[in-house]
Amino acid sequence: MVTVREETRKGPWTEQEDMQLVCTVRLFGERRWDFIAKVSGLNRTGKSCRLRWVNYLHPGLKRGRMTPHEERLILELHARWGNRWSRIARKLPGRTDNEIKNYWRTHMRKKAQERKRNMSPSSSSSSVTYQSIQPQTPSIMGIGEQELHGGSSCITSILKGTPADMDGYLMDQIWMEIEAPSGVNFHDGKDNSYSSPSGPLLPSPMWGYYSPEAGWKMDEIKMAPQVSYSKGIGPSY
DNA sequence: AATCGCCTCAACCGCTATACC
DNA sequence: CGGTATAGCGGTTGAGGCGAT
Repeated sequence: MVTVREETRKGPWTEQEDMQLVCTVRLFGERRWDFIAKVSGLNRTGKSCRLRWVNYLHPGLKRGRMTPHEERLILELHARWGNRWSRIARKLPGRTDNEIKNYWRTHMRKKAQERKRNMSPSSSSSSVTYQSIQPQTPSIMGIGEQELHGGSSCITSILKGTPADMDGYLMDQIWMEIEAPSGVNFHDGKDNSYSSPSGPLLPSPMWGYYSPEAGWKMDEIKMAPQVSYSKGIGPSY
């Protein structure tokens, strides 16, 4: 017997995959990622699905450049906590640990290069430097933990965010489509980090792709992956 | 116009922590 | 209480974009 075993997909996600994942997460919630991976029909590992969701598909994610406010916050929190990215991310609503980690990496590389170039201490020209906040971080270091937890004006101002901060992003469109009529709160609310702008359920357009008849049944969690997604379409986005 | 090098960011990997049985 | 499954975290890598030469 020759079982054609499909290999688990790796690499960049396609738009279709995103939609599949979003739908499945909407249905089953943000847990049991292995299960979600299976049920969604995605040829991905649960881990991969989770990562994609957390870093990219989660509603409420901010996209675009870090604001100066966020930059400062990251610097200060990093000075305080070190590489506890997820912890830092919790203080920056809409930002992921991955994003912050990446930001820090490039930021620090830049700083290191700068420092190499001009070893003289008098030449700290940039507006925000690591050193500048480390010794006496008055702005946030003085803030109580609770304030950091969401009460701080710093945080709230970030939360308010300027719309300009966010790029018109593909996911916005997806979420627009997904925007559900009912206000069912899908989010379990245990995490205060994200206040989802959309508390969506399944979008009608999505059901075009995902009607149970089309591919799979809810009650028997057996996937028929032959939903008519064309395989190998590689939407460039 | 072509090439090179740098930067950014999405995604993977391995390990640890936590939950569940 | 121990074993197993699952989730989460931090480090690392690689592809693509973009500006400089």
